[in-house]
Amino acid sequence: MKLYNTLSKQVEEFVPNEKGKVKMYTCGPTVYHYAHIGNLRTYIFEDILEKTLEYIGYDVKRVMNITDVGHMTSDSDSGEDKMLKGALREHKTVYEIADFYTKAFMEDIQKLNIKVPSIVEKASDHIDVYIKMIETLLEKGYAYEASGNIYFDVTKVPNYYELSGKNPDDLMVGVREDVEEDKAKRNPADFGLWFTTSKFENQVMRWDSPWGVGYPGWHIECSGISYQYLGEYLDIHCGGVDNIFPHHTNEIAQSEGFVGHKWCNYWCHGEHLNDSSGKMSKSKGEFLTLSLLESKGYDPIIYRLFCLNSHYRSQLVFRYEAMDDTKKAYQKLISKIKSIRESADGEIEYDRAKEYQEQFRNALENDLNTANAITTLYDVLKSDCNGATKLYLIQSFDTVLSLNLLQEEEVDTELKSYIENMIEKRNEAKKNKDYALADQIRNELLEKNIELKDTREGTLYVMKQS
RNA sequence: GGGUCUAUAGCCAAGUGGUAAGGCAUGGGACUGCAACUCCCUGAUCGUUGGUUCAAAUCCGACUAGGCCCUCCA
Repeated sequence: MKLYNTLSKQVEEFVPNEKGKVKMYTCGPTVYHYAHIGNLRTYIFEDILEKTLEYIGYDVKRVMNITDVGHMTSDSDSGEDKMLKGALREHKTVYEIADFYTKAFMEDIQKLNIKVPSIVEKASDHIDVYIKMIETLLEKGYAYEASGNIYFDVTKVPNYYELSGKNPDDLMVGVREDVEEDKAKRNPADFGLWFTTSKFENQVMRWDSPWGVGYPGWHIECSGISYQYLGEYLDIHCGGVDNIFPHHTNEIAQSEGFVGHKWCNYWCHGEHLNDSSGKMSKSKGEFLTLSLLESKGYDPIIYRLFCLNSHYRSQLVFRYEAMDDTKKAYQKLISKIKSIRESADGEIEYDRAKEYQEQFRNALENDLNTANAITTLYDVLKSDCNGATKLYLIQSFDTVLSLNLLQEEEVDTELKSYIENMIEKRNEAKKNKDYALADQIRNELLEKNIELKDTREGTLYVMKQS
């Protein structure tokens, strides 16, 4: 398995710490608002990564956090908490906001056939872990207290800028003028580990700590949850590219300071989804949600296919025309598969199948080349393998692609017998050359989104997507 | 200002030195009572420009255009 590692900026051969097992951490959502489809692109990428690792035989333990506290609108010591902001906006409590958007997020990822990680944990449930880590960081001299808050001193970590590839002298200063830095900080880049209520009186979620009542910084939560469930050695850490700096940079600083050795070997980042005007982002205001796509007639799976058609490390521009193309391509694909299924025959030819499985696997093992994996799927459909072999391969590929390629339509028996009855009537009419009646029946069914297909094996029907 | 990435047919897109995958669309054909579905056929020398090489879309340089990061963001 080859993976691009942000740490080395190269495609590397993946070697886990423990043979056959992968410990994987993926940054979860901050549940202050709906996820937009760009956010979801990253989760699709992570899902493909996890399923690919499983496909090639690894035992994957994956953890994801839900950020429900401590995520500031600024990474500095000032700024508002995102959860609080969401709560104020909607006149709800932060707990209600967190619950509501956590559920919404879970619904979104289920619609996209993204496997829910085996461990999903809320940031607010692990305060004791953060406190323990911060205490250790203070003892070891990585952290210090200033004006009531606890900060991490970035100068204590020689390779602090390794992941981001930045040079501290070149960082642009004063980009955001509304941010007031805490003058008590030793270095401008130092980040907060624990904030006390001295500055944020209105913070609802707060806990007692050795440094006073307050709440944790954003970065410590991922370090804490990862440590709690995956231990001192992590194989893969994922997230969106925007997390490289400062979030993941800070995680490395904290975690390695805490455990005292190298922590995570592979850092994998998904590129952004852009729209024609540039990056899609919540702070810009208007953004696309999965529900919006659904309301416009695009099944979430079509969005998944759209993402899989390009590489996760390429920026992708969202356009409705592209979605239309994908929708058509998907319908054709499903239609082809259905006709194969109707006429599936023979025994599975395992040695023929093997050649395609290898091609599929090679594509994915090459830094998740999903576009080529999908090409393999088309190659299978076009091949001269028998139906049983094709279905076997499609089923196998779909354990990774998760495009509902073989999903049976749920048609209740009453509707089914009605349709079959109509088909029979139409065939009768056709036999009698009463084409007017035949067309009338066809149109009647079409109005109910039932499309007829005349094939050599007889007349089939498909429930059309709205 | 610093960093970084990208530039392939009408559109999306793969390609990691040996004469350009795949999908959508287009056009033609087979099938059909007509149609849909399905099947077959159909197109690009790879932003511009130098260089390295027997050989480059693939490596190096310059230029042009654009994205992203440096500030909360997937």
